[in-house]
Amino acid sequence: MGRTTNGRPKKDRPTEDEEMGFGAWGGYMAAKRAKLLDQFHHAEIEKVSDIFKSVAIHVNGLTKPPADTLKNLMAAHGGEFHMYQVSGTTHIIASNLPNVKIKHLGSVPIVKPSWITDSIELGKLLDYRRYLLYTNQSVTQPRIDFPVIEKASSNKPVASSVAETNDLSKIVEKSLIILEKDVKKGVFDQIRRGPTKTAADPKFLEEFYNNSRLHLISTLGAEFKQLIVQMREKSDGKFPGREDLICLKGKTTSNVLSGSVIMHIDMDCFFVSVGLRNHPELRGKPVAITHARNGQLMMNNAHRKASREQEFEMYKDRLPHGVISRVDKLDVNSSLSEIASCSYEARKCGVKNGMFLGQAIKLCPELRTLPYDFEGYREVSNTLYKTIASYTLDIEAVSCDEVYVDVTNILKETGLTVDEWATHIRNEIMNVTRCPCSAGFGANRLQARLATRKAKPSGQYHLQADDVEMYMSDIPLADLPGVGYATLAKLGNLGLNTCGDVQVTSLKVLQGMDKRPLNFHHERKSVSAEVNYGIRFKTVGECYNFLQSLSTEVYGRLDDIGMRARCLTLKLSVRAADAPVETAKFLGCGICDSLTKSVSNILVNSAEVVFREVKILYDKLNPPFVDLRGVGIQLTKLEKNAPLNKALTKFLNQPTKKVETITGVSNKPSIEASSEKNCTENNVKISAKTKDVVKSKRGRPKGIRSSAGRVQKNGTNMSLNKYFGQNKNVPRSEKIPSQKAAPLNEEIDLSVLNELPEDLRNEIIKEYQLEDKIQVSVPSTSSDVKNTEQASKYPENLNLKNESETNKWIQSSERPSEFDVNMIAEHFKQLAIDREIDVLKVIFNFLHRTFSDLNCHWHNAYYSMVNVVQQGMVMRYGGTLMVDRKFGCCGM
DNA sequence: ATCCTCCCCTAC
DNA sequence: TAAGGTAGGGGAGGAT
Repeated sequence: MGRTTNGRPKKDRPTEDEEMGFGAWGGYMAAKRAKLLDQFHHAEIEKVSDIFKSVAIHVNGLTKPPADTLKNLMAAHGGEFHMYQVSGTTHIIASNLPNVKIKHLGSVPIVKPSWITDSIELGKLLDYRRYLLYTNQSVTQPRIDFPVIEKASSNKPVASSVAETNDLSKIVEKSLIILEKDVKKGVFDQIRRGPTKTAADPKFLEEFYNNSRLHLISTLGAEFKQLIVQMREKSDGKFPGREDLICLKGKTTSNVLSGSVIMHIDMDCFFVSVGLRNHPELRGKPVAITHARNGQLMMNNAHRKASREQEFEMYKDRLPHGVISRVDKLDVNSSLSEIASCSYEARKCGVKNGMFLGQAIKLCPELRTLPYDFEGYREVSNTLYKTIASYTLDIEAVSCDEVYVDVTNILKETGLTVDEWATHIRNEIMNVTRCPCSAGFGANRLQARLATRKAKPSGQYHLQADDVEMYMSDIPLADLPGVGYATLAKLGNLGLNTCGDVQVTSLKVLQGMDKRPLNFHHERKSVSAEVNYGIRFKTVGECYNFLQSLSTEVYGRLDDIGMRARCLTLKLSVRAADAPVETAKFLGCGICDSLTKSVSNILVNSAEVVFREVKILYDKLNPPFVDLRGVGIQLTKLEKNAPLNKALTKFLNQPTKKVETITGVSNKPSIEASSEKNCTENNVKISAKTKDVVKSKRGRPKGIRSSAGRVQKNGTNMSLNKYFGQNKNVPRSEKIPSQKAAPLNEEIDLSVLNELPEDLRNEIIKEYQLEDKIQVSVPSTSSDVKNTEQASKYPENLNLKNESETNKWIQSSERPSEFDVNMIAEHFKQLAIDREIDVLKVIFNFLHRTFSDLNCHWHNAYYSMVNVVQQGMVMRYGGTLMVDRKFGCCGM
């Protein structure tokens, strides 16, 4: 990926300000075609023209000629080839695109490949509109759909592509027909839609994420953390790189290591290094990666100027004391495009990552800018991780360009010294990525990290145990992880600047005694999506639409990692009262106040739930939507999704009963639960407020269902866990025995159903189509002697009730006695102790479905039974099962 | 004491 | 013009 097959850099970006002197190639054109054919089979693709100077294509799906050929053609004729569709992509090339794909492509024109070949044939750029691949572009709700890397197709001789169409009159004729059709359908309108998008535009999220460096950094980091976990899971314990190294070096006497050696690898000014791969002429020069090309703009609008100045002033006021403002050296015409990464030459002038381009240009007038290369960052990161993983999987992924590696075993096995190893791995990384990196070594991650600081750029350093204290004392506090600008300002105000200054006070951290081992197993604790750019709503409708898109986005991410959430937080950024309406930065968020509101004890297991809760929270916060500048949704209290099981899923996804969440129950079934009355039992307020007449699907008595059992607390629900005081100090993730439950894709043991009364069992089996799941174990209850006396020997007899006995209880028109309630409750409790979690859900659902009807004589008894079953679950799992308002029950 | 909610801060 | 995301740690302060 990222290179042509002949090893040449994948791009020659002929953008306006790069002055590559393409004009010199201008006159070659068609005469070079014969030569061109050969080029694809040889080492170098020579540029023969710049027909496609301002064109950047992305090939979607199979084309004729194939993507690979088109890529080479673009390289040869001065165009760009994008593996992904990005904002800079000017045309999508496709031969045959089903409608379902079209809707994801946005307003970029979709053009046939013959446009490329014909243009080359004729030696000039033809009007692409004649080559539009026409389709009815349906207007559908957008979703984030990151393009997938296309697999490079086989190397096909280019002859076929050039020969594809060469009859000019035919081309023109055909094109005119297409053109006419396109005009009729108003396709041009779509193509020409303005490039600027605010969050009111349904395509906004996709475009924003495709161009956001911070989003990329974040998602890449998370991806690599997950990748390490996966690789460790399926590892065969073999490391080809390490083995090669042993062969290479030969068995030497293993060096004696005292304790472990941690390596920290950090790519040098990552984005710049990736960019420089295709711009060797800029090596050694001050370079920065930004969206903007120019540091100074022409700001003609007086009002806008005034707004800018006002915001700059406010910005300075809001910073903590002692912090130098980022807008300090800016004038009203300065670009506020942020520098994602800058070269060491630029840093010498004082340019820093995150600085606005306007300010950077003032510090360093010769600063050259390069555009982002998001595919390149992915590619290099992948290669970096792949390279290290060939030696060890004791890797803690920090981010796309930074890793900690426990190299103790590598050094032991290979007998290499730290320095030899460092040289080897750095050379290899340089060779495969063409990007330099630095490596630091130490006894723990802090030491390794601080050693890297000395190693940079493009070097290596081993911080020896004896030198640690000396070394640390000179380290500026700013270099310590966790010390940012706010902390630094506070420390600075106290006159503390280096570790030496504070070594007396906080010996442990500052002497580098970081005892934490590397964390190879990363477990997510939250999932969020946040946008603080481009948020401008003119109507509430636009706002709600965006909240919905964001809900879908964030739920998609949750679903992707196979989790669900119990807590949701909505974060809104609202224009500060005295901040100008027009932000200094184009579509930026300006100076904002932040509002947060969260809800707990919900089950987030669909995008609809997210949006529903988001709406509720939004309405509670009720901000003026025109002043909204940022929106974020965060999901926390994550749990693993229950293992997929078709039968069980179906069972649990039963049609919604209008029963509100039951998250708390009384210890005693003494509530005379009228549907309107609120009762207090054991200091827990139990409300029965929602009522809804439900027609029982199973032919059970129709009745009013209530929300009795919900524990009210400040308007939110309190969980059973809290009520019962369980779950103390035990991480939630440790309590979920999801692996112990039914294994993935295997049928669950539903034999518990056999223990239910026959009529109910049959109904459940029928309703949930469990016929083929249940026949396995039929209990021999039929021959059981009905023995009421034995049954009455509670609690000795906790064994299965025989059917007719259970039937009698349920069908009895009389109020069940406390004795009976206790009996059946203990019965289920024992099941709870004996069974796996997914079976418990079935039990719970059964109880709920059967007994929660208000006019069921067992209604009150139900709560008692649920309570006892809960106790069983606590005994078995240390947690309880929640009953959700949508599903019967939903896990621990 | 310990939890929860609403922040703030930091890292990449 | 410009693409100011995201995960995790932790603290203040109120509720229990």
